[in-house]
Formats: sequence, structure tokens, C-alpha cells
Amino acid sequence: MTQVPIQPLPKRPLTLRDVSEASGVSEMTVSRVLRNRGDVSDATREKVLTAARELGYVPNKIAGSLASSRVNLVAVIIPSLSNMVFPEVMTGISEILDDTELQPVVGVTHYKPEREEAVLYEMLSWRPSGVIIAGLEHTDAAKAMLGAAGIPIVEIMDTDGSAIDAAVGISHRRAGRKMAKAILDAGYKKIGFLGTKMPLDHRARKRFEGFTETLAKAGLEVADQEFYSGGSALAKGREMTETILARTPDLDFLYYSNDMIGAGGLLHCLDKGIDVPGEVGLAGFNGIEFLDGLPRQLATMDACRVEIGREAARIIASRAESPETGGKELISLEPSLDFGDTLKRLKKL
Amino acid sequence: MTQVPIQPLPKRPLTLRDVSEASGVSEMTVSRVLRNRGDVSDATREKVLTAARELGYVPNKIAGSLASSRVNLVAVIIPSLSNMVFPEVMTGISEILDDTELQPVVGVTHYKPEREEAVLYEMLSWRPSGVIIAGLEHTDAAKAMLGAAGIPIVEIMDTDGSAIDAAVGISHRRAGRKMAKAILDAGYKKIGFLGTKMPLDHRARKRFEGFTETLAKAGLEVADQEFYSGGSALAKGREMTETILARTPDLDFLYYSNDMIGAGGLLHCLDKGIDVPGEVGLAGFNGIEFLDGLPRQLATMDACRVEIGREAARIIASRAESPETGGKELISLEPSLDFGDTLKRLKKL
DNA sequence: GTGAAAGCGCTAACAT
DNA sequence: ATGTTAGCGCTTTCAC
Repeated sequence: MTQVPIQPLPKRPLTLRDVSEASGVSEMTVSRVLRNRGDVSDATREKVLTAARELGYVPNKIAGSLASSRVNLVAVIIPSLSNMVFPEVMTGISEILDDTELQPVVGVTHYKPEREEAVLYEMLSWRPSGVIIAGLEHTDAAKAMLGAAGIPIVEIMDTDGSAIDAAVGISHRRAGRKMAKAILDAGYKKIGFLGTKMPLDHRARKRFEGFTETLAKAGLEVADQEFYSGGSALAKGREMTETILARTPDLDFLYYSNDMIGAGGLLHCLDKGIDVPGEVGLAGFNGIEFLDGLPRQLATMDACRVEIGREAARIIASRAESPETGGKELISLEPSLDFGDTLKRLKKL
Repeated sequence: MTQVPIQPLPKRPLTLRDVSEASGVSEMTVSRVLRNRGDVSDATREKVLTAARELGYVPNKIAGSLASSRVNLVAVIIPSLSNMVFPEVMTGISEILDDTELQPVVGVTHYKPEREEAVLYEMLSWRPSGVIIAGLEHTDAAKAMLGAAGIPIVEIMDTDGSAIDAAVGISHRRAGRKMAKAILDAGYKKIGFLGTKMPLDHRARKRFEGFTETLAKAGLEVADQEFYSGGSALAKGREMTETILARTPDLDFLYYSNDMIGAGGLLHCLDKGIDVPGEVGLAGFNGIEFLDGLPRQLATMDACRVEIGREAARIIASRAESPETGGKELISLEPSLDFGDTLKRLKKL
């Protein structure tokens, strides 16, 4: 039995005063009722609620926030929505914030530092209760804004570098090293790398650095590489795999910078009747759930996305409750390696 | 040469007054400079800009919006982010809004009417310049709020029903009919349907209704159906396909309510050596780009997602510029059928 | 070209 | 349990 407003299309937006007049209760008490604050008699409460519902009153948070200097918004700044990684981080964030007064507000940077700076400026101008922002690399101006904002800042996804305030993520260098070690342990020797042509994806870069570093310690280097940008990742993965194998036919392992192109590579190999993981081993990065269901399970490394979102939100929420609590948390999660069906488990001795 | 604030961690957030005092210019003029309004001498402008930069001042939009009663936010309310459909709609929206002062703010409902109502209420309380909301089905309270908000409202994705204000989308009933016609024209007779167990996904429901309606006109009905919820869509698509074909082995066509489960079905059929589209034809819905690269191209229907986002944003933007312009736009886009490799083209003649 | 005064719609802090 | 008074940090409006 939802009440429909009696006023059809009010020219002037309704204010507390309108509810006050309609109910014959002071603005202050109306405000109290609407926020469940302080003691209000049941009779008064009823009157107010009824009036508000009949008018179709929606409180004005702009005015409320200005008066109380409290804003229940958490700015979440991420590079992309189409990556599937970030929606998962959002899932973790929402999961935690849903139990609080706080609300996430998303801004997207498209991996561009200048966009990040602009989005951050815009969001900070709404005086949010906290900021969750992807990565540790920001322009000087962005760092300055974050440092001066006077609110909790959590940098997520990455822990290789120094945080402004708190940070939650994995070490992508370590993830790269770990994967390299698993590949070497399995006895692969001639390793190709396939990734995105994105100098500004610092996390992919760090994984690559960790990867080559461990290979170098074993006296190896990446035997060939191939990059792409844009387009359907699955299709690109196929193409790139075909290209790199044509150019360097004796590669025995292909390391992909994400699971989607890895899956494309896997499909290509299966098409061509290549023995995976015997003739060529494959691995990606991210553990994306919807790839379950492919003919084989791609070896991958879980980036702990949902958990990162949860932890970041927890930090913001707890600081919002007790401002002086906890300083400079730094949570580094351990990415787990999934061998799937495309990476041999043979120990090197 | 980005300037870094001189004050390291100000306890009290900076205000216009701080900039005013630091620059020796009145608050009013500082405000003018920061908003590029009115005539200000170059000398004054320089002074102000320098002071603002050195302090690291970020304007307070809460106060600004309250004073000007203008908010450059557009509320975008969608059921899910993990669907890949909605990120694409967002792409279209951002594309248009990037050229304006307007900023999208996303709220997610998880297909729950009560969440939609809550999210809408929350968003309206920020007095946005417009609302873009998925679907035509809302609770009475939500409809009342939308009707009374006094701002442009664009309902997107669906045109089967009546809009509150403006609407942009496709007719899902028509899409279902169109697909059914193509399947019948190709000569398939024993048709199975596979979809989500989601009574609240009205668009999937309408497609199904249109689909069965056209089958009925040809004296046919859906021979078997199978539903799922949760989990990896690709894997679920495989499972469901196996199940339905085991139960009803003589099905000659499988219509999936989305491309992801359709792709799973395709992979299953290829695995089992089923001749597609000879023995069994397959079709999905949505034309999701990243499925390019599968062994075969799944027949599908494009839901015009990016274009829907663009049109919706255009309506909001144009109304924001000239409030009294254009009433009740209703844009119905035509979904295009892609036969791919899994639906025969044979005309029944 | 610049400034002073008066709110925007709420809520904190006191009354009562 | 309810009402009154002052702002919150800006922008609008009107002076100069």
C-alpha cells in the first residue's frame, strides 16, 4: 500500500518546511523524525511520516551535508569498468558498505593520469568520507590532493610502492616471480610473453618485471613477445598466439598478461591440435570466474579482487566510525596460483 | 610543473575565505575566478589562481550546489555491473556526458525492486539534473518519486510498456519474435529454451513471451526448457545444454536468454561432436563483443547497448541545457539479427 | 572590475 | 519531547 504523492508535479522542490507546515510540527522535529534521531513521541512521528509520504518529500542531502559537514559517500576511482576485474572489486566494496551508512560513488579514469586527476578533483569537491583508488601511481597534483584531503585514503590492487595512507592489494612483482618460478619448475625453457600495449597499466608492467627478473636468475630471458590494444580480447588472444608461434615456433610456454587473451590463446592451440600443456604450456592472470566452462582450465593467478574490495571498504568504514583509529594499514594479500590444465606440475628434480 | 600545497595536512578543510585571505581578493571575486564567470582582471585572476594552487584548495560542491541549486550529476540506476551489458551502456552515457558539465553517478539494484527504490531515493536526495534508469517496471513508490522529481527521467533498455517521461531502448518482445521467425524460417521445429531463473528480469521475460507467441502462430511451442541461477554462465550453459539434450534428445534448436550461456552451449555441442547448425541450431542474445574468438560465432541479436546509453545521455543533456525543450521522447531502436555460424539461413520459402 | 549582504535547506547546540 | 537560533560554504543579486 504505497502512498502516491497528492501533488502531481510541484514546480518548486519540496522542503522540510513544507512537511513542517503540512504536519503542524516544527522543522526541527520533522528533521529528527526523518533521521530517526532523538526522542520523538509516536504521535508526532506518525503525523510527520504521513505528511512526508503524502507530499512525496525527499530530503535534500546537499543541504543536510552542508549543515552537518558529514557526507556518507565513498569515492571509488578505478581505471575501467569493462575489465571485469573492477566490477569484482566493487562487489567486495558494496558487500561491506551495505552494512553501513556509506555509499560508494564510482569514477572511471580509462588508465589516463589526467583523467584520474580530474575525476579525483571532482569527487573530492563533494567532500566524501573516504577515497578508494586503484594503484599507487598518481600525478603529483593527485598525490597532493589525496594527502591534503584529510580523509581516509586507501590505494588498492597494488602493494609495490609507497602508499599515501592505507593500501590493500597484492604484489604484482611477486605474482610475476611466482608464476615464473612455477613455469621454470615445470621445466619450460623457451618462454613467450603476450600482453597489452599499455604503458600506463603499472600492475601489468610490474608483473612483467617480476617475471623477467626470476627468469634472469635462471639464466633465461623472454624468448619473444607480442602486444595488442583494443578489440575483443578473446579474438586478439588467438591472433597474437598464432603470430608469436609462427615467428618463434619452438616456444614451449606462453605467459599472458590477462586471462581473456590467455583463453583466446588456449582456444587457438586446441584448434591447431597443439598439445597443451605438453608441447606448449599456457598461463594467464586473474582467475576470472566466467572462464570456467572452457574446454580446459587455464593456469592463472588469483588477484584477490573481491577480498581487496572488502578490506578497503573495511578500512574506510572503521575510520569513518572512529576517525583517530588505525594509521597506515598496509595489507598485502597473497595471490594463489592455479595450475589448471595448461601448466605442468612436474618438479624440476 | 604541478604545484604542491604548502600546508601539509590542514585540520580544517580549506574554504573560499582561505583563498580570499591568502590572495587579498574578496571571496566573491575568488569565486568568480574559480568558475570562470564574469569579468576579472588578469592580475586578480593570477593572484587568485596562484593562491588556490598553493593552498591546494578544492571547492566545496556541497555548498556551491546548495547556493546555486544546480547539481551537475546524472543518476544512472542499473541492475548489475557484472552483466557486461551495463558497462556498455555506461560507455555510451559517458561518451556523451564527457562533452558536458554533467557527471554520471551509478547505482546498482541487483534486480531487486526494493533496492531500486532505496537507491533511487538516495540518489534523488542529491537533487541530480536527471535520472537514467533501466527498465519500465518500478514499484509504485519509485514511480511516484520519479514522477514528482521535476527533472528529466529516461527509462532505458526496454520500450514495451509506458514510460514516465522519456524512454530509449528496444522492444524485447519484438526481438523475441524476430528470433523465433528466423528460427522457423530456417526450418527448425523442435525448439528448446534456456535462460535465467529470474522472474524480475522483465526484459528476458518479454523476449520469451514474444518468442513463444511467434512459435504459437506457427502452431509450435517450446519443446523443453531449462533454467539456472548463479555461477559461471559459461559453465552453466554447458551443463544446462547437456541436461536438456539428455532429457529431450530430438531438439533441433536451442534459444538461450543470453550469449554467455549460449557460448557454453556451443562449446558443449562442439565437444560432443554435435553438428551445429545442422543437427542443432543455437542462438543467444546480446552480441557481446568478447565472444568473438570462440570456435564458431554464435547467432545473436544486438541489443544496441552503447547507442541506448548515448541517446539517453543526449536527452538528459539537451533538457539540462534548455529545460522546456522536448517532451516525452520515445526512441525505439531496432535490434539487428546476426546469424553467426550457428543458425541456418535456409528460407522455408 | 569588484565587493557586501542575503540567503540556499538543512542540522548542531542550546533552550524550554 | 519539542522549539529557537545560528550558521555550514558557497552563489545570487545588487551596489559601487
